[in-house]
Amino acid sequence: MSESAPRPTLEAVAARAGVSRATVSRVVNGSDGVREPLAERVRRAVDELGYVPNQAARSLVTRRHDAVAVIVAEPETRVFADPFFARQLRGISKELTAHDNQLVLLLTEDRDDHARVARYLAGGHVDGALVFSLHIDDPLPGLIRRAGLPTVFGGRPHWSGGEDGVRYVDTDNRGGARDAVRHLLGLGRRRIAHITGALDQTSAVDRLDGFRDVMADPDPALVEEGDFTAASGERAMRELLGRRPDLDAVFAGNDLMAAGALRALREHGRRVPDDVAVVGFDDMLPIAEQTEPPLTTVRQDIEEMGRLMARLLLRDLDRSTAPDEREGAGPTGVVLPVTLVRRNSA
Amino acid sequence: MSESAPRPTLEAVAARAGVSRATVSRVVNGSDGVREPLAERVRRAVDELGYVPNQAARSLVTRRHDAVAVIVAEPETRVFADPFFARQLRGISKELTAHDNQLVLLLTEDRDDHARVARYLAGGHVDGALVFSLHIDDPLPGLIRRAGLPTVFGGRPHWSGGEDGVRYVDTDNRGGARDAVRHLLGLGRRRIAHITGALDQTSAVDRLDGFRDVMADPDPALVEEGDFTAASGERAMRELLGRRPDLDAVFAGNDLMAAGALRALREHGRRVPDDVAVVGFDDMLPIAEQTEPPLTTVRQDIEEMGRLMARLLLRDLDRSTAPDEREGAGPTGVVLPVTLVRRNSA
DNA sequence: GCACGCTGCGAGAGCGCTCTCGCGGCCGGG
DNA sequence: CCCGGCCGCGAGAGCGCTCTCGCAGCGTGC
Repeated sequence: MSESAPRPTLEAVAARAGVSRATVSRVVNGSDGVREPLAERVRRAVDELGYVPNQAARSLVTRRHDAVAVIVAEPETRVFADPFFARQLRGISKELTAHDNQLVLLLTEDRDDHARVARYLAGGHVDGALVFSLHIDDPLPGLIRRAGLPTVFGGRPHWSGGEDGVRYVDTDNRGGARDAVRHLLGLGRRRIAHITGALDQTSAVDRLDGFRDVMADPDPALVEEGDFTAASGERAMRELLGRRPDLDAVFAGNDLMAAGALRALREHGRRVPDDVAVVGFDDMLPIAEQTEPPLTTVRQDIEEMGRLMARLLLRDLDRSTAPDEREGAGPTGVVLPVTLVRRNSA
Repeated sequence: MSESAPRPTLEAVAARAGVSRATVSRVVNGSDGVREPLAERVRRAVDELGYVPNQAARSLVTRRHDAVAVIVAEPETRVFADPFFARQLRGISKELTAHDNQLVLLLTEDRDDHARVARYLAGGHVDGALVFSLHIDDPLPGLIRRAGLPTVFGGRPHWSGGEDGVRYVDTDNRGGARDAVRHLLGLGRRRIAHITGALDQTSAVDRLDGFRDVMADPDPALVEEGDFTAASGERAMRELLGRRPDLDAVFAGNDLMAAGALRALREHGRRVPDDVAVVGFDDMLPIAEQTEPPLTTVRQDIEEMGRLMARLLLRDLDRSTAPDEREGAGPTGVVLPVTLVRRNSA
């Protein structure tokens, strides 16, 4: 291992190019005010020496870090059981690197971690935060807001009603649910059941609302709460079949629960989609394709969601540097469209 | 949004406690040489002011960042299609935060990204790197080694044969494959086929080797190459059934391919496990549980793998700070055990 | 031809921290 | 009782960068 040569400093580059530190800095940071022959000499010196700016030194004076934290509240085993997390991260990563920002990942597990995260954010290591926190009683959002960092949430937070301009990106859960149910109606189904997700998450609530929008006053016996897991879907389906053996369709709050429902239906000798049509939500691959039959489901562009979150945040960060165009501008919540994907289950 | 009060500096704390900066620094960093009454006064001042050290300033002088990069070579859609990635990250994250290190995530997509990553690592933002790069022609590992940063690889790299002491953590792919095949033999199966993963990845090669260890000179017609996707598993299974309709078992290189194989078997009217027993690899949830029938498979503790990678790296980082116990010590490659999980497919 | 402005560059301070060095006070030994 | 050693603390330099300021040097207008 080559004894790491001491990295060249601005000073060194300046000496080599025969100019002052200030001039090198100007060239490196692309600000104008350096005439061409000189600028070229500096550029040559830079890559002859393999100069790379020391970010720590730079941050020290600019108070910028070109880094944002991605905070995932992890009791959400949901986040970890499915591939969404990775896709979302990829979208975020793409957008961030396109703007030369780094991604610092913070996974929180329990209360201790919250203190740690709060400390970290207060420590001023990052310029902003992207936060995934789905449960209603999560203290994290509060902590983060207190840190005063620009923040964008993934998924509509519970208190988003207020006029306090909290930024978030969400998928059109309600609209997607409506599409799903309308599709079932279009197939001639009339006794349509719904298996909800965990109702302490806005996505589950919104999907239920969408279901109600279309079904207008549905039989309560046709709605059963699950928690987004396959096991809960199976259980809920059995429940529903017990209460309303005549049901002819079911809209599950996500694909995992739809897969569970499929098993319960099979167990009860119902054919899908002939006897009972099934629609899921998420288009979670490879699950949605691997079920028997493959799931008709509502697809959301999860990567785009990540990208958008990052974009929103970066815009805020820019603004806080730029003149004094503070606050106000721009949407506080963005809702992404969904599309119904038809396979064989409905 | 409260106009962020200028964060208190060491200086401020020193003033409040009526001591010098140096003393505060000593207390904050837990070095001894400060007597009790004074130390206590400093501690009080610290949390009265809510002082948090400025990491940039600290890094500037210590040349430490308490941050490590996690680099994921992403043409690996495999990494993104399955939940491993998240689990691994979680393991890494746990270990890192336990040692007060941050996790900087770098996802690379194409050649451009490589340059970016190389620049980033050279820029000295992180103290070390954890690298996931599975394909044989990936230029990333070379770039990273050139940056001279302590590095640990996830999965055995291709060139690990050399004595150059490259550190890695891998699962016991070969041993796991042997277990799987022996299990099938134990069930009385004799015409056992194998669907391999993409053979430019060491995990696939090692699993194939394990298969061969037990089968000693298997009929080449009983081995078919896949690429770790469900579609490839399905295709390979059809191929195998065409060549050897009498086969009575199949060991798939991962669960996704096993799921594909299951579909092909069903399509050909074979009952599982009665006619053909199937074993997968990974215990990838929820897939492995959701197939029909649920998969018997080889489980690896993926989170532990992440944790171990981080631990290995941190050890190296410590050493490079500590006296001059350089190089040499400690294992270069660690292989984690696997366990066979019996469900209904074999 | 002189004053004035503007533009290109250098000098220097300072960001918040760590760490070496040196000094004063206290103790023990002669 | 005096001196040497050690321990606890403060002074100050310096990490590598950015950015303000001021000073030349040039061009322009009267």
